[in-house]
Amino acid sequence: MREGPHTDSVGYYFIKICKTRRNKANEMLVKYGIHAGQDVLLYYLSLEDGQTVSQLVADINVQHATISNMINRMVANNLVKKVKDKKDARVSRIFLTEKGEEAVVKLKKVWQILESQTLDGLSEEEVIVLKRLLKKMLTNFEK
Amino acid sequence: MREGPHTDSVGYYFIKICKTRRNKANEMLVKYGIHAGQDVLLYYLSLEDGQTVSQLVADINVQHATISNMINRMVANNLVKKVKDKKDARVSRIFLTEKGEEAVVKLKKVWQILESQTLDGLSEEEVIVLKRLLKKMLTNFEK
DNA sequence: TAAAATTAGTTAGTCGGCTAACTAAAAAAT
DNA sequence: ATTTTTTAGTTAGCCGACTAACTAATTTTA
Repeated sequence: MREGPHTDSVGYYFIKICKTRRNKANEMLVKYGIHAGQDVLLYYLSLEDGQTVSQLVADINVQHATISNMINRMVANNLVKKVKDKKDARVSRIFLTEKGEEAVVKLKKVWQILESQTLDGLSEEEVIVLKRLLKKMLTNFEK
Repeated sequence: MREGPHTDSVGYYFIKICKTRRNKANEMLVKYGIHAGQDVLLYYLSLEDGQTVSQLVADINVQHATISNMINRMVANNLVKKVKDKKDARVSRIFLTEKGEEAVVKLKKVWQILESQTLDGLSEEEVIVLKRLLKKMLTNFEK
């Protein structure tokens, strides 16, 4: 990596850490037939099964189109199934399959591994400070 | 956004902040005919013009294929030009066009805006601490 | 010097993410 | 009750990023 004026910006660190984290996550998740990004969807289904596409969009904060395509791929990979709602013909409800439920167990472990790897060598106080600052940054962006 | 056990993990904050930041960057950059991701390439060319694809790969830390395709799109958009190296026929060298140079000026401003927006409300000490922790996290991942 | 190994880039195919334009169904308004 | 508006999802097309398989050129090495 070339050094430069920007390599000490917070934005730079964030992009770098996120990309590295994502690649590491992907590496571990692919073994279980999941791709990075799908893990979050599976996780939210594990909190409440049978959510609609719109609910998942609200959970995950991506576009309808993204979720729609992702679900189709996950249906093809037998991670979830899609069932038409009987009361409202516009609505589809997404359910975890058995394979999907197994994947949830795996991905939680992957998340734990990543989290502890990320925070390795940081004291409890530092983690608290870090989270406070991250929360602050997030609210900065959202307003 | 649904609350859940993971919504206080550092990984969660990172993903969220990165995505939001990227979307904001994109929003601003698109006006100048650049897409998020291309900014970094342009920036590195501004540090040293005429770099090879491999050098850019090392700078930016993505795959050859990613850069190769990105460059083709940027050539089509007249942001850079690609010139065969005369000494080594395998090598292509990438140069900023005039439009590319103008884009560099713009993207630096965008980066500044994002950085100050990100760090709004954080004290100088907090920024120092934050950077230290981020640096630590990055080295954690790289080992 | 000729064969083998390395290096530089490209192409094909996949996935997550986005916007924009669209269909279909339900709800609201007239 | 019919028209209008809103809501739910999908499709097409774009971009960044990845892997894997490939071509072509340069080095190494035998």
